[in-house]
Parts: sequence; C-alpha cells; structure tokens
Amino acid sequence: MLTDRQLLILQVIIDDFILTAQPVGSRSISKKDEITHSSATIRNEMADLEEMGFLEKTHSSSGRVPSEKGYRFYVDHLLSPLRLSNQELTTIRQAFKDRMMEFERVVQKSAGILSELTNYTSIILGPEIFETKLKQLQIVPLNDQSAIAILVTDTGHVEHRAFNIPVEIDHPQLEKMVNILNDRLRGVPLVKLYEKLQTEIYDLIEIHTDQHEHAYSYLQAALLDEHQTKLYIGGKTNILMQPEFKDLDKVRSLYAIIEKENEMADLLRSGEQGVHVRIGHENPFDAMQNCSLITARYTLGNEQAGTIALLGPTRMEYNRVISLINVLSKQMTETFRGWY
Amino acid sequence: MLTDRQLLILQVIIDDFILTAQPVGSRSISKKDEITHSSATIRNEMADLEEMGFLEKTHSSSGRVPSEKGYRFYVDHLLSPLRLSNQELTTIRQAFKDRMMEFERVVQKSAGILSELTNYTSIILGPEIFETKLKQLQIVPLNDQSAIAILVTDTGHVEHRAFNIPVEIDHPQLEKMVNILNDRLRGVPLVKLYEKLQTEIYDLIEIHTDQHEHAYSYLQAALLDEHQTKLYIGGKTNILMQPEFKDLDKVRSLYAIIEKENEMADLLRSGEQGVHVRIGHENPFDAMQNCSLITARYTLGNEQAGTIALLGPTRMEYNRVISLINVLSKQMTETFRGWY
DNA sequence: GTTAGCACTCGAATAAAGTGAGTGCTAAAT
DNA sequence: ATTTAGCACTCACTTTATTCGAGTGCTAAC
Repeated sequence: MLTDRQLLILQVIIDDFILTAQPVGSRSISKKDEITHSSATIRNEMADLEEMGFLEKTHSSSGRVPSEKGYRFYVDHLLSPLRLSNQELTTIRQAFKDRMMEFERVVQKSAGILSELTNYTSIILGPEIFETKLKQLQIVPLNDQSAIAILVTDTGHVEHRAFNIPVEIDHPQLEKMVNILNDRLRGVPLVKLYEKLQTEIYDLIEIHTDQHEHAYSYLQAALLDEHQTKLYIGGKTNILMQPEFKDLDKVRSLYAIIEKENEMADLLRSGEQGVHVRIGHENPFDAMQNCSLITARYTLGNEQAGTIALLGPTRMEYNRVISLINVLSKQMTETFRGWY
Repeated sequence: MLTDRQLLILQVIIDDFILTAQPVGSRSISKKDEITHSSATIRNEMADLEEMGFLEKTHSSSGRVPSEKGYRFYVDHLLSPLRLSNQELTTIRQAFKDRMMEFERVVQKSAGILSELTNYTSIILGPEIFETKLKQLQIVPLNDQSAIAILVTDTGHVEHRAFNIPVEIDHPQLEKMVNILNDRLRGVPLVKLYEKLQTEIYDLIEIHTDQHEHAYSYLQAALLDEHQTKLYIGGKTNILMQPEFKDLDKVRSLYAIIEKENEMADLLRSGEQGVHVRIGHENPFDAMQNCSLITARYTLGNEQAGTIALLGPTRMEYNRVISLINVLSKQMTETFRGWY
C-alpha cells in the first residue's frame, strides 16, 4: 500500500518531529543524508501521505506533523529495534545490582529509573494484593487500649492496622485467638479473609473464647481492610518539561486523571503480556488525548502480576521507550523470580 | 510610628491584594466602605507607606503591592483573629470523627484537608521515628531463603524489611534469637538499635547460637535500616493554580526543592512551639523567595513531635491559614494524646 | 517520474498607535 | 494644617498594521 519511499519519508518525518516537536518541512527532509530526492518530490509524497491520513498540517502552509494514525503505523511497522545505550544499560544494571529484597523498594526504584531515563512520567501498578495469601498474622499490643494487627503475605507484603482492644479481652485470650487465626487463615487469599472470618472462624471463637462477641467485632476491625492495590508514580513533574504541556490547563487535567488511583489502576490492569502502546484517543480519558501510554506486564514468580507504564506526549520516543520498558519489566520479573 | 489611618490603609491594601493578586490603586481603596477619605489622601498615605518600605510599586505608575516587610508587619500586627467558617470546622471535625487509629492515616488525612481547604501545598513532617522505642521485633520466614523482619515501635509505627536467611541458620535457632533480641531490645530507641546490637547482643548470640557469625551478619542486615523521618505532602499540584506560578520555571524549581526530602525536613524541624510564619526571603531557598511557609508543631502525647506546614505564595491568606493550621495541629495533638 | 521555479498562505515577530488605570504634584477648599 | 479636586504624566497592556520567512501547491521543463 505504501511505497518504500513513502515508508522512508514517513519514518524520517516522524523521527524528526519526535526529536524537535516542530512541524517538518519538505526542504529539511530533502537535506537529510538518507534522502536523495528534491524537496519538490518530498512535497508530492507528503501530500499523498497526508491524503492517506498519516500526516497532518497545523495550518495550510505549515510543515507536516504526524497524525495519530501516523504514530500508530510508525509504532507498528517502522520501529527499528533500538539497542539501548551503554549508559542506559549500566544505569539499570547498577540499580538492580545491590540486591534489593523488598518489593516496594524495587518498584520505587524502577519507577525512578524509568522516569529519569525518559523524562516522562512512570506509573507502576503493584500486584493485586488481595489475591496474595496470608502468611502470618501478628497482633502486637501497644498498651491496654490499643494494638496493632500485622498481616504478612506470601509475597512478603506487610500490612498493618491499629485498633482498639475491648477491655473484656485479656492477654492470654488474645494469644489464643491469634493462634487459632493463624492455624485457620494461613494460605487464605486476603480477599477471602473477611469471608472466612465470618464463617469458620466465628464458630471457633465461640467455642474457645469467653467473650466471643467482643472478640469477634474486634477481629473484624483488625482484619477488614481495603487491601488496595498500590500505584507507584515517578517523575510526575516531568510532564512540565514537555513543550506540549506549556498550557497549564492541560497539565492540571492530566494530573487530575493520574491522581484518580482507581481509574488509573483499571486502565493499567487491562494490558496483556508484552509491551502495549496506546496512542492519543486510544486512551479512554479526554485529558490523555495528547498522550501516549506504554505499558508492559511484569510477574512475581507465581501467577501474580503487575503493570509498568510510561505516560508522555503522543510525540514520544517510542523507539527508546519501548526498549527501555521491555528491559525493565523483564529485569523486574527476573528479580522477583528469585524470591517466591 | 504608624498612624491609625496608615494602619488601616495598609491593612486594607494587603487584604485586597491577597484577594485579587492585582496591584491596588488609590481609587479602589477610597471606595471601600471602611475608608472615608478621597483617593488623593490615600495616595499621599500610600507614598508614605512606600517610603517606609511597607509597599512597593511594580512600575512607576502602577498600584501598590505589599513588600515582604509589609507582609511581615501585617502578620505581626494587623491580623484580626478570624473565626473559621462553619463549613471549614465541620470539614475538619468530620474528618477526625471516624476514629482513625493509625498515625499515617491521620497525617495523610490532615495533609489532605489542609491543602483542600487552602488550595496551597501542605507538608507534614512525621515524628523523628529513630527516637521512638522498639516495642516488638518479629521475624517471619517467607520460605527457606528469605524472611521479613518487622519492627513495631511504641508509637505504633511499623517498619519492615526483607532479607536473606543464611542456610546455616535453622528455624529453632531463629526463634531463639528473636526471643533474645526482644528481651534485650524492647524499649530501646531505634537509633540505638544498631549500636546495642554490636555490643551486648553480639556476646549473647555468641553464647546461645552455634553459627553466631552468620547469625550476626544476618541480624545486621535485618536491623540496619535508615529509619528516615517521613514527609507527607498534600496538594502538590495546587501550586499550579496560583497566578504567581504561571511561569513554569518557577514551578519546576519549587518542586525541585519540595522533593529534596532531607532539606525540607530540616527546614520544618527548626520551628518552635506555636504557629510560625516565614515570608519570602526569610526562607533559606532561592526557589522559595515568592513563597511563605506557615508551620506549627504537633505532639504525640509523649515528648515526640512533628511539624505541620503549608506552602503558598507570599500573597497568602494568612488570616485563614494561620487559624486553620492552628486548629488542625491542635486537633492532631488531641487525637494522638489518647493513644500513647 | 523528477525537479526547478514561482505565486501564494499564514503564523510569528516587530512596530506603531491607542487605552486606561494608576501616579505625583499643585492649588484651592475645608 | 489637612484634605481634596484637578491635571499632566507614566507605563503596561491591547489592538492594529507591517514585515518576514518557512512552507505549500502547482506548472512546466528536464
């Protein structure tokens, strides 16, 4: 459908625009080394490419700018798999070298690297923690009124919550209950915890504890938590550096979206395996019309998975960014594999 | 030194400028209800106030704008103690009504309220956690290679860290060690933990454990953490709504400062009891020249303390903000008092 | 099919003119 | 001795006009 020459020209134009953020004119293209034709020829081809919907003009006598269709084609067909620079590779390797042991730390660091290396905003969705399984429940009394319940999951995630101790429950009873709970709840996914508590555990407590009503309501308070999947964001202010966001209103509305954790999480969840690119209107939110979102999944050894994403203008360095996110998601998966 | 009329005029001018962000002219002042004099009189007084350094002009024929000295005087002498609106009070009360049990949650919420109610950026410095004392140490083995160490402090703060288990240590030895540690380290401030480990504990482990060298190095890994005092920030993007920050460079450099957690923490630490206002150059950072920082201390029952702060343009609603931060810091102190 | 040439378009930059909110100063009124 | 009306003046901001140049489309020649 497109001639080789058109492919070449389209590629060169988009490459140039990605670099400069300026509409690309026929003359500047004809001067490139890889182009042997005159500006007039380029103009003709550009007119054709525009007619086909790959390019746009900002006004009648301006240079050309890639359309969303253009970017889509570019991403699908024109990306030459780029080797990351040594500098980039060493940055990543360096960061993962000192054996980090905690999920949070790895993710935080990854988000940092990604945004630092790209100057875009990175967003990482943690694994769905409500699917992780309880490893151990611990209750630490602080004083005679309050205590802290600590949940440790099989992925090493730690959640804690403080609550009031009803006066009716004394220390030995507490220990007893914790033991019962640990016996019965170990290996149960967090999301099922509350349910189990209401069925099996209730009866058990009734048998073993004097003040079972009090004990029960207090356990409810301790265990009923939201277990919300967390979103890690890096380089939020990088958005300000992109020329397409010199309009503060756009920045504001974009920030508004990013801050809606639930919607953002849903958006990231939807991706399948591999790197995935959403360009402009392919994104569900109005405020992201001028943005592209690159996502990739990472896994945590078992079937658990999360998403790593990068948000930038549609004029994005797809080449580099895709390679980077690919490498990083694999590196994360690799790091986690050893743990579980 | 200043006549009553001058005081009144200065107050009206600053009030007006805080509201509108526009230079204030003599005519608009003379039209106010509380002003009975003509614009010419106001002009004369304004000239005097400028000569004394309380006001400035943006250019030779512009209206007046408060100088830093003006703001300082305003804050020190002209603030009429404002009653908070019912709406504000109920927002605060509402937020603190559902008995929150965790420090983090209270602080997070407070930061949220403060930034929402003021449209400025709120910054809350947590208590110096390295001064809090160890309540309990827990070690939860995840599998045969790794485990999680959990520290609970007397303030209910929970820290956790994952680490590798050396193969040489088996499960019973682990339990034994944890018991020893809990016996010896309970009540020790976090900051002293490492030191104690190196002295007393080392000997104990040597006596009770076969593989004491391994055990020791592994404990080091588990306990040597940074215990960094945390900074909670709310409404970071509110800065974008202030007209004085329509210049993106200013926003960027301000964000750069805010993100330097250590320097920011030091800045907040310095405040004494009560509400404290730093205007423009009274702040140590260049990027904060156009900003004011309002701080107040809150306490956690015992001698522990943290700082609650609000960052906005020098043209700040001092009146309302000071009342708010005052109420909120007291409310926080009040809430925490019950806990410890 | 390619390219040189040329008229044309339109945004961006620059200049010129006009507007208006504000000032300082003077002289008259209180 | 204050206060105020009046007036000339200042200067940012807005509007309008002008120029400039990078870019286009089209045509005709190669």
